[in-house]
This record gives sequence, structure tokens and C-alpha cells, in this order.
Amino acid sequence: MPPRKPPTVYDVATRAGVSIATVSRVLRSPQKVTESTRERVLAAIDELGYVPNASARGLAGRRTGVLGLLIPGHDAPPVPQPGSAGDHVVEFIDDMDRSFVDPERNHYFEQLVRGCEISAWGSGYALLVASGPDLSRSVVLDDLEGRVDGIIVISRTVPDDLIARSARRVPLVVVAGRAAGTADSVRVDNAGGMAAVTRHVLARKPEGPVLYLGGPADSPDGVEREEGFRREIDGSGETWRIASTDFTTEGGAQEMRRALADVRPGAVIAANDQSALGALTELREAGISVPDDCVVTGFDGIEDARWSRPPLTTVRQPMTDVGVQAVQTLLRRMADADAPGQDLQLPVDVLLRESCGPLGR
Amino acid sequence: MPPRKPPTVYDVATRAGVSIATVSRVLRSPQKVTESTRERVLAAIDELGYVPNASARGLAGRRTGVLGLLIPGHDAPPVPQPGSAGDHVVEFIDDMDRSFVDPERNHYFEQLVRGCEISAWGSGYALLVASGPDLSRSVVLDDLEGRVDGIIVISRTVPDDLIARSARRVPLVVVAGRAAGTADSVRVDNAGGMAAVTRHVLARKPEGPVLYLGGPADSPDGVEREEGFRREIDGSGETWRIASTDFTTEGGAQEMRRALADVRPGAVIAANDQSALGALTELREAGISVPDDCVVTGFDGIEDARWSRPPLTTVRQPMTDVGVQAVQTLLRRMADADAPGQDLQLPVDVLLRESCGPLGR
DNA sequence: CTGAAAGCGCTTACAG
DNA sequence: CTGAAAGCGCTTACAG
Repeated sequence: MPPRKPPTVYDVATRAGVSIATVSRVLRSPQKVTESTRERVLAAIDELGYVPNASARGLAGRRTGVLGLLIPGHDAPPVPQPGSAGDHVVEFIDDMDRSFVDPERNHYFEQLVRGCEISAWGSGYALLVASGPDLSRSVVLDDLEGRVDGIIVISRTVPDDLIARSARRVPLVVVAGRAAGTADSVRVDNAGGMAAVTRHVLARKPEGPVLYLGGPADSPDGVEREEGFRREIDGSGETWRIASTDFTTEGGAQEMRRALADVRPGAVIAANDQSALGALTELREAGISVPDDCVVTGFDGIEDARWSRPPLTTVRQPMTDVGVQAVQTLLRRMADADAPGQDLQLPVDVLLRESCGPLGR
Repeated sequence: MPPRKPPTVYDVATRAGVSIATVSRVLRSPQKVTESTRERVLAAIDELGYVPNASARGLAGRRTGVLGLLIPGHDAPPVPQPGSAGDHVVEFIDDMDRSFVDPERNHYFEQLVRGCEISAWGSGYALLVASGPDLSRSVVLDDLEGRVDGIIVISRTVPDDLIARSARRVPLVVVAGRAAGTADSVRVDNAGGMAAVTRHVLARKPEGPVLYLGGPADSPDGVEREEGFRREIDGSGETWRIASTDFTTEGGAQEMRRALADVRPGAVIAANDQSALGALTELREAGISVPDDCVVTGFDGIEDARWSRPPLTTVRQPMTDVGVQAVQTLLRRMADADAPGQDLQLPVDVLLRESCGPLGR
């Protein structure tokens, strides 16, 4: 039983005995209207159940009041996230008893959405969440351009050149990856996080060489994390080697198995949780006790890492914060198109769990 | 370095040497335009980087192409979800080894959002996700009305009368709760799910009375679940009693403690996971072995229930499906304002875990 | 198949 | 403080 024709400013104006300009003013700059007039208009609005038409408002006002967020669709597994260097104070959180409650757990994109959502609505903007399958994503990006006042894109969900093109037309920020000067970006301190956890490992590892399970060479995240690792391992005096995984659990297990064929590591530092989880399994099967004989760490802070045997020490990415900061950065860009480019890098946490031995620095 | 004035239909028309009507047609009903003309227009669009303005399109076309989803904000804990009766075939899934992967785990609203998102984009609509703090939520609902072609609201996030009022003006479906004839609704089969799990419990419980841990009296969910319980327990010949909790872990623990003061139950059937988890803790402290001396079940399928000791058998709500169905129901309503009211009730699953003993019916 | 024109419902200078 | 009027960028009958 929905609609009859909804009331417009004209209806309100007629009913309140004013012009439509005044109705508009009551809604947008109430202080410019005499109190008595304002009250009459407000009453009319209420009586008629008037709700402003956002399309008309958007057209006339040249702004939609909407922010767009483009996330990977559901046809393919989530794309890994880029990032880079910097050196913040990394907070170590005792999660030995698993009492640390990650705000809303680690659903990478869902946390991001939530962060954006909170921040957007808090700033008076609505959030349009766009996903869509791989292939159509660039179409969706174009579509978004016409719908919103600004766009947040997750790096790599759309080809870089398309992102750059969109950024030229509309305020845009790239999340979880660098934009290489073509747009503002907000990401996580991959190198700093990896460096921190590496230091932690080096300070407490049992005898034996260090095995670094890196990511694919084309992963910006992987590159930055490895950079953080090298920063600490170089000159540490430890023996170490690097293996590359595809960031999957199987990949981690496979490289672990291969390594175990000729060394018995005292530490396995993985560039993401999945591969660390795979390594954990192999170590167990090889009868190597974690953390007594070998410590293991991951990166990301996915939920599964909390429940592995033993629970995995890992570097957690503050995705909700990333969302919040992305929105704030976007709003800044919207306010000043000529402001210098931003490349925000958020600090990460390290969640200490049993895979890296008892507590302490 | 964003904008210069973006190109409009006029620019495209000029460049292609056609009228704006033709440009519009190329975009909206290409088959009405000669191939050669179409190509020229498309080329112009491409060269200019033209993107249609959604506000103008929405205003002229009287549709926005956007669906709105109103979810609880982030200032308060998620509101419990209503629902009601029906009798579907309930699927029992062996999750004894925790190998059952709940699609995207149980973040109640996030799953819902995801379901809506998939379904909306798949149907050619964009999804506007609105939350906002408790108090402002009714304002947000009004705001949504002006922005979208249809609205999905989670029951109880906004006072029922406001939902009803909105439903009179715009296509609207209520999710996770009944709309009492004022709007279409999509929800979960609370009673059927509880009845099923109750049957399961009765068929396998050890000696001892049944304790039902119900929800607050004002929770529609609670009421329906209790109804399902009573349906099975009545005439079962079992001794039983009901206690009411506030759906929290502490509430569950407290009522469990109280009950243990004078009975030693053979089964605890809780109306939600949280309270079941609380009960589990109390039973352990009382030295009662679950499932050997007493079986325990929950409802909802939250993530924590997978990791409790022992893992909790529970009734899982298919929230992604709820989202998908909500969108489909909404689209139907949008297509036909006068269609009879819908009140969809989706079947639930029961996840079998250790708290209810070894497998089998 | 294509164009001229009206109209969608607002906002915002510009006068007064 | 308030009103008349232009204009935002499209879509869609209506003619031809």
C-alpha cells in the first residue's frame, strides 16, 4: 500500500503560506528564517509527512551527501592488501588467555565497511557500499562517480590506471595500498609491524635458523613486510632464509615442509596468518614443539589465528581504524581539492599468543 | 586534483552531433537507436569520460536505483531479533570436527549486509547502508525515504509505528521480525528451529529434568522459541522447568546456578547462545559433565559457540539468506505495490557439536 | 529512428 | 527576512 504522490516543497510552501525558497531555507539554514515562519513551515512539513527528495537536492545542490565504498565482490576470494614502511610504536597486547576481544573480529572488509560507515554517518554522509564481481568492478567504479561526492576504493580491486582516472574526476582515496601519487591513500604499517614482531622473535627464539615465509612477489603487502623483516634480521647475526608462499595455508605448509627437509628452524616468521597456520600444522606433524623448539608468528590477525594449536602470535591490522581514517581523509580532500596528497600509514598491533612462547618483551 | 566541470549529456550530444534525447536513449534503451548513431554517441561518451549524474537521473526518472538498509548503530549493542512459527525440514549438519564453515561466520548484521549487498547489486541496485545511533535512527529512516527506491529495516531498530508510517510511503520490508501486516517481512523460523533441536535433545538426553533458559518476555524471538520448545516438551513425559534470562552470558549463568541449587538437569535448552554459554560455564564449575551428564543447546550460531568447551550445539540463523530474501521481497513489492503482504519465514539449521553428545538423530 | 520541449523537486544567488 | 526565477542534468512522452 505504498505511494500516492509524495508531497514536495511546493505542497509544504502552500500549506505554510510561504515560498518554496523559505521551505528550503528552513531545512538548510534555519537561522536565516524568522522563528514564527520557521515554526509554521515545520508544522506543515510534519503534517504532510514531507521528506526531501535526495535526487532533486543532489542535482540542485551539486552534492549528494553520499560517500561510495568499493569493495571486492563475492565471486572471488578477497584480494590481498598492499601497504608500506614507517616506524611507529607498536603496541604489544597480552592475548595469552584469548581475552583480547578484537572489535568485531577480523573480517577484513567487513571491519573496513563498519569503520567507514561509522565515520561517514558521524560526519553527516551516507555510505553507498558497492561490490560486484571482478569484471564489472570498473563499471561499478564509473557508476559510483555519478552517484557520490567521494569514493573510497580498496587497492587492487580495480586496475590502478582506472583508479587514477577516477581520482582525477572525483575526490578519491585508496585504502590498503599506495596510490603512487595519483590519489590519497590510507594503509597499514606493514614494514613497521613486521619489524616489530621480528625483533620480538629474535629476542626470545630458541636455537635454530629463522625461516621467513614471504608472500608473492607481486604483493605490495608482501614486499613491505619482507622489507620490515630484512631491516631487523640483517646484522642480527642469526642464520636465516626466505621462502615465498602464495599466502595460502597450503602454500605455507608446503614451504615449511620443504624447509624442514634440510633445516630445523628455531623461528618461523610468516608474512600472513594463513601461511603461518599451514606452517604450524607441518611443524606439529614433524614433531617439533611450538613454541618450545620453534616459535611462529603470522600477520593480519584473522580469526582463525586465535584458535590454532597453539594460538598464533600475529600482527593485527586495525581495519576499522583504516575505514575511519579513509573517510576522514576523503572528507579533507573533498574540502580542498588542492591540498597536498596524503599517504596515511596506521600503526599495527602485535597480538601475543602461545605460538611465540611465554610473555614479556 | 579532482574536478573541472564534468561533462553532461549536452557535451556528449554536441560532440556526437545528436540531441540529448538520443544520448539518453543510447544509455537507457540502446536498441531504439541506429547502430551507427549509437557508435558515435558511445565514442563521444568515451572520449569525454562522461558519467551520468545519478541525481539528475533519479530526479527525471523518478527512481534512484538505490535500496536502503537500516541497521542498528554502533552506540548500543545489537538489538535482539524477533521472528515466529512454521515447520520446515530442519537440516542437521555434522560439525563435530568443526569443519563446517559458516559462510562468513556469524556476525549477525554483517552477514545480513552482505546478503543484501550481493542480492541488490545482482539485481542492478546499489545498496545504501544506514546505521546511526539509537536516537537518530528514526531520523535516518526518514532520510532514507528520500534517497532510495525501497527500504529494508531490521525490526526493532526503529519504533514499530514509524516503520509502519514509512511503509505507507515507500516499499519497505522488515527483517528479523514480524511487521504485523503493516509491511512485508522476512524472518527466521524460530519456533520450528527450537522445536527441532528440542526433539533432538529429547531423543538423546541423559537422565534428569529439562531446563529451558528462555529470553526476556518482550522479545518476539524469545516468545517464538519458547513456543517451539513447549510444542515438543508438552506431552513428552519429561519433567521440565523454565527460567527467564536476559539473553546474556551472565544471565544464563545466573539462572543455571539458581536451578542447580535444587535440580540436576539432564538437559539445558537455551533460547540463545549467550545464555547457553553461561550455563555451560556453571555446569563445568558444578562438576557436571557435558554432554555425559547433561546436554546443552543454544540458538543463533554465534562464533563463540564454536569454541566453547565443549563446542555448543546450536540452531543457526541463515542471515545471509535473510538478506538475500529481503532484497527479493523488496523488489517484488516495488514491482507491485498492491501485491498481497508477504511474511517469509526461512528455515534454520542445527549445528551439531559436542555439547549435545555424539552424533546421530 | 530522432529531436524539441516539458518537467522531475530542489537550491541559491539576486532583489527587495 | 522573504520571494521570484533560473538552473542543476537528466528522462520521457509527443511529434515527425
